[in-house]
Amino acid sequence: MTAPIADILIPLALDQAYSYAVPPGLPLREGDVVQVPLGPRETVGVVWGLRDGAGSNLRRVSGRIGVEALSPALRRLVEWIARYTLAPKGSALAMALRLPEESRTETARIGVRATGMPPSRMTPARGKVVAVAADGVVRGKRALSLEAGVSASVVDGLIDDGVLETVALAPERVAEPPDPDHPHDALSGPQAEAARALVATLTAPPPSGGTAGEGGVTLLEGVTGSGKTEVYFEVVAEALRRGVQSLVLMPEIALTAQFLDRFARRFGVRPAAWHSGVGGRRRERIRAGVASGEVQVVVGARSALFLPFRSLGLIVVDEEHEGAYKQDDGVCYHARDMAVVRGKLENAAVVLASATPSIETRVNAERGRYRRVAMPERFGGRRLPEIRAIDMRAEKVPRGRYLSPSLVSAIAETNARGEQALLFLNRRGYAPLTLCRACGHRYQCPNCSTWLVEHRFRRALVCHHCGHAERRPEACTECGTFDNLTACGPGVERIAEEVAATFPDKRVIVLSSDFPGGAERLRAELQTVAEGGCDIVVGTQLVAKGHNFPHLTLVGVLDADIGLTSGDPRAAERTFQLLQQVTGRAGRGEKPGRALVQTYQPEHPVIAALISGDAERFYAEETAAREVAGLPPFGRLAALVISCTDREAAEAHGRALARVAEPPPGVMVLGPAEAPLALVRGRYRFRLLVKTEREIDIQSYLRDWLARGPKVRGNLRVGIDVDPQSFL
DNA sequence: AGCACGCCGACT
DNA sequence: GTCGGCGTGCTC
Repeated sequence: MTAPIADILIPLALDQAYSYAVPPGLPLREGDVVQVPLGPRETVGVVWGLRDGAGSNLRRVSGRIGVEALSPALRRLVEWIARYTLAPKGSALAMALRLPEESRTETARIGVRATGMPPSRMTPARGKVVAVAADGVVRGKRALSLEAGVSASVVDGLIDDGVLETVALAPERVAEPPDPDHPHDALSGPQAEAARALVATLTAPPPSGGTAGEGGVTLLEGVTGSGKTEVYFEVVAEALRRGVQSLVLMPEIALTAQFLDRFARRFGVRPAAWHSGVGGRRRERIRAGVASGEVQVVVGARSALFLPFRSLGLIVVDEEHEGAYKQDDGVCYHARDMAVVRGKLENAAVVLASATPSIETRVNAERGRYRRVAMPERFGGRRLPEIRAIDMRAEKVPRGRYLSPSLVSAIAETNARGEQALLFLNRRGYAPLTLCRACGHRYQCPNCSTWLVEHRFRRALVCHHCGHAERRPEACTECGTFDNLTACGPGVERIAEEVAATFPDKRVIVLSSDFPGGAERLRAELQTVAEGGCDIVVGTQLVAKGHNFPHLTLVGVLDADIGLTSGDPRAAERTFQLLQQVTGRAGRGEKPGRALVQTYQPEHPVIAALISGDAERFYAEETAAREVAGLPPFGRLAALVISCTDREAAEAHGRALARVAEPPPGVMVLGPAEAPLALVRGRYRFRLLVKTEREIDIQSYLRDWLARGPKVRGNLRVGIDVDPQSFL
């Protein structure tokens, strides 16, 4: 006698589905969310497979849970991600299953309505309620009492009296349906043209008949200020008309009230927003709404990628190049790439939008894997800022100072016109390195392979990797010499000090992610800058993205050379993108802007390309330079992320992998020979670069390597981060 | 993720 | 002599 057996995948760090017996009378289908016994407790799991077999000694599935089944496409996405990231399948599943902890049972909301009966006794408070309710409209109890200006007990009294009757209310809508034809500003010619090209890729057929597009991925490359957002809103509008769902992915920090309002101006209502701040009940509502199809547009951070869409027709990845799309703990994945994969699995069109597309995406476009739609001009006839280099070799800057005379006079001119200047330096704190003048001792993090950064305001030395902080000592901890430590190099705090000394009567604001007072104060401060409430901003890369500063007309880059010499093969690309973004902040308001870039190597390809504005040339040169350096062209670089709770085991593994004895044919470990260690969330972690000559399956190689490798203590975990290449 | 099992420091 | 620290391993 054979009985049905269900293979259940459980959202834990397990790579295999467990087998359970299906009790008679419980109809199960693949994808169903069920409860199963696991050890001493009950857990949720998902039916991953069903088969017949003799399951006499198996434990039984306890029952189904009132959550929509996972669609085949979503299940395939889970499988795909687990394989691609080397994560256990269960961990990948966990991302798609984030069930709300509490209140799965929705309490029905209750509304009240006038019955037409007069109250047995009239009071002033009752009079107000009756007057409001006279129109016969159903209102929530609380809404009615608020509107009438009385307490809720008056309403309760009237219900008891029979003046009002209660009615069950439909559950509150998570998001009102967006109106694709809500009145809005007309698109410019170039915008309309770009929108048409993107709409043509939608796979859902137009309601009026006609041909559907073939989907796939399109890069929407538009310079800062070209109006990309309105363009992809238009595609979302068309998806709405065609009755398919849209997902707009954004980096978490860009997902602001400002953006949601902008959406509301286009569509009449705010979209359903999905990010880490959306909790409990609302989260579950959105999930359910997405699964039922009631929620048609979700704007969300990377985890929105795992929502159980019913009919997903469009995925937009805004700011495609953003590093925030990388998830770095647990399952390591790049949301942009997984969006491409999900788009393929769902047969949905994917739009990658950016002013500064990543190299991977550019190369994919050049090789014809992605389509490309370009918007090279700013919207409304505005000009891109003029960018000039300041050759620091020719400037006279005193020791310990960092502002060149040219930059200082530009700031003064800008402020004199009542406009703002932004000084950009991508270094938090006061000084990136502290050393003892007597013995030369350099202060280093005890956990990570990094220097400790001085934070003068906090009087501390801080590791920017793991957060380790110690008091800045008075005497050298090595040789004991008193008061002889010296701060080497600038951070934003130090620049602010210099700015305050140079412009004593100007209002200066320092903006960095460690802003004292936390995210709330930071937000307020960004608002102050946007409203023109300060003259000079000193900021880290935080100011390069998101917020719009209309009064800003001068951007000064203090040290454009930072990052050009790091060992990371992607350093040049990253620097170029960052500088392009930050200089692009200038002149986005009424007045034209300019940018001055302090550098010691104005002829460096990154700087030269920035000044000339010739991004195409830069990417061509960068591709060539990588080849000269023996690096693979794009798409064949991977970073291995190895982490371990045990420090010694982590170091041993790092060393072993760094000079891996026998990599398979076609694979090379690029080093470094000593993998730099960092402490992240209690785990020691290092990253190693690997290249392949051919498109070999790095993932299976690593699985093998780990299986053959030594057993280690301390819960070793591996992740991988590969340039997107062959998954289309 | 839980939860048990197991092997070393301070307590009624 | 035990209580309990959390490191390690297992859950169909």
